[in-house]
Amino acid sequence: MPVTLVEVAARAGVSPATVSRVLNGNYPVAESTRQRVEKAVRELDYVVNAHARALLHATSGIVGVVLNDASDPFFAGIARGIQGAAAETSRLSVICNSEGDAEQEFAFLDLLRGHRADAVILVGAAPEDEEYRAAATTRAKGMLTTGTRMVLCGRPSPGEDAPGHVVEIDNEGGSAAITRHLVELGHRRIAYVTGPDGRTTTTARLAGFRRALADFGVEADENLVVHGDFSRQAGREAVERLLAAGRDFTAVLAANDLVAAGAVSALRAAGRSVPDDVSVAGYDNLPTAVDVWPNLTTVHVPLEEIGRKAIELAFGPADPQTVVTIPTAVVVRDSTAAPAAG
Amino acid sequence: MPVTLVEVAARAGVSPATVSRVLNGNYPVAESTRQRVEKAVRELDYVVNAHARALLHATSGIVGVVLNDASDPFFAGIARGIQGAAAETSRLSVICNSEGDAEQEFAFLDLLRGHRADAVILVGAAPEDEEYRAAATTRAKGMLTTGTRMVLCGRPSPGEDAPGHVVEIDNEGGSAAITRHLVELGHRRIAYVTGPDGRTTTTARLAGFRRALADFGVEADENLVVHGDFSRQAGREAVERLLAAGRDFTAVLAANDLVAAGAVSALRAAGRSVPDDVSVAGYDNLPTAVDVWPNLTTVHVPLEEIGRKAIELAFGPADPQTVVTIPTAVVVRDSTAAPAAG
DNA sequence: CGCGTGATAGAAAAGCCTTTCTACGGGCTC
DNA sequence: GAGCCCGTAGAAAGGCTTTTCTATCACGCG
Repeated sequence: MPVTLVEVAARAGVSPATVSRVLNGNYPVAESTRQRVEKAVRELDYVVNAHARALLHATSGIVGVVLNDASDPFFAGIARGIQGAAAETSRLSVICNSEGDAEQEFAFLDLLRGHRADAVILVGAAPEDEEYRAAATTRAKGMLTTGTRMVLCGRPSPGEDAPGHVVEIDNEGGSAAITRHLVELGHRRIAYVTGPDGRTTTTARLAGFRRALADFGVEADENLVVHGDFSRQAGREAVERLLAAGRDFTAVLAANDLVAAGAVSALRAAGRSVPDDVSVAGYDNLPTAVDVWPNLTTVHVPLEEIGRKAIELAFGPADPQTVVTIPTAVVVRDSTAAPAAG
Repeated sequence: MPVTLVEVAARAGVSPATVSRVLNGNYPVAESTRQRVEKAVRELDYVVNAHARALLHATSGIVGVVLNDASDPFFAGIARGIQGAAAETSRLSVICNSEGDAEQEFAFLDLLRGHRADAVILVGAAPEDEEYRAAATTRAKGMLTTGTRMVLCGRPSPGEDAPGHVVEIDNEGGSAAITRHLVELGHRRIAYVTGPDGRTTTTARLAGFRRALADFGVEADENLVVHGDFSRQAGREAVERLLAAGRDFTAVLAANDLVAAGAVSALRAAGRSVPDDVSVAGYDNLPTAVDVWPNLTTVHVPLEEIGRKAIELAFGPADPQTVVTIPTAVVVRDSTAAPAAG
């Protein structure tokens, strides 16, 4: 049913080869012939079959982006950067939601490999267990044999032997910096609401928090570390639990801005004023950070830039195994202040 | 370089046909043969070439989603629904950001057609000019000849003659309902901050606003209608302009929740309390609506459900031209109240 | 004992485009 | 006027998998 190149050729009264050459413009074709062919293409509303083309070229013009959840603004920001940069190399980006499930992630990886994706970009924190590491390394090697470039974005390389470039976010540094900000304001009892357990990002951010406290000689109270995930809901519940347990704290540091937003609403519901009674700080500087009142002090992460960088690494000169670390910066807004006296 | 089916066949000591049959499981193969083949597949880490397969089937297992901006929570929500539902039919969703540019949108459409996408889902408001309508109709017809199903989501059909299903959002009804809510609270001077000009969604929501006012016999003051786009920035600036011009209003109705969030922050910056001095209402019930303080009164739009519905229409029994209208519902929260006396 | 039958496997064609190789005219040079 | 080269176009192969059609083998039955 779909129109083929052969039909176009017949209509234009030329050979298939000529039509192909007009379409690709990589071979001289007489002006009059060209026009006849172009007319036939228009009249039949013909588009080349990308599969037949890819079959010859072993390339598809597709960039796969595998992430946890495209509706999460963190991923959305990075994906946006990737799409923009990929489009500039006239490639089509495919976004795949793995829902944080390793099984699904691998399924997508195989699917993309089957489609001979030019590159696959894995975005976001990875599970930390050994089994996942091994499986990921195998997959990464497989990608190479299909000529698919791999870039890891916001997660460390699964291992020395795994091929692929890496765009890392300075999570530990940023987390340490914002902790420092709180300590310098005078906070000593700081609650920390983590991201999901066993994820690289969670671990790094928590480590930065602990390191900064240690640097100042502040003792970390493990009762003030509450585990959650990267959602508003988690932020709300974590703070509710802290309050219910009667914990004493003057600041809450959240795994990201969504969690911070949840924390703010829980504090408000409990009649605590932010930042007068309790300071709250987030991470990522998501658009939401300025919707929350008071506007969130947070750590800026240049999401789109990270995405662009990933594409740059994927299609740039192929030095094997480049690792780029994206710096972060504390953004002070209205949700943090010196603790109330006493 | 990539492993082919023929190589797998050679290694397993069988014919290519047999390998294909093991892989697809659609033809009896002796158990011992199957095992040999599976071993070879594992050892060579083989994945079928999706292009060669698609070349035969004239189908690709891909669903194209074309939208303005995947990082906008409105689109993200719908895309999420689409992805989930598409995955259940084991199809891969491709998200394409058109950035609201018709040129790019058409480029993606052609690209997807070239890839023999099983379906293409166009999400979000469309330009209202005749030229666009005509071009869109042509494209839609072309899709049919390639066997690609078309679904329009959150936009009306470009015309009677254009094929494809439609999932419409009851924008006018929702807008009228929330306007009614404000009028019933006692508001008479209501400012309206629109979405981008010349877009179907903008027009419909504005029409609902006007209709509801007319129903109550409230005269609409055109000075209170300010044009913007669907961003926080637009909401902020619109309200700043209204205030600077010394306009008198007791409520602001925004084209969506992001705009409403911007409006709230502009009002707060100007020392007006929400909802005591001015009520604010949004649209879409985005996650952000409950981050804003006070939590936004808004119109709930079931985004994921819309996405799922789109897939259902695309791959369900192919009645031509189904139109489904998704109802909306007012959600009253804390950003609206009766106007101050006097 | 020959042949039909069922189970399994192979051969070959098809699907659509690109690209190399070949062919054909015509103008130019000597 | 003969031989060449250039510009242009066609023929045909190649790329990878699926699927139809055919072949083989073992077995059982008449």
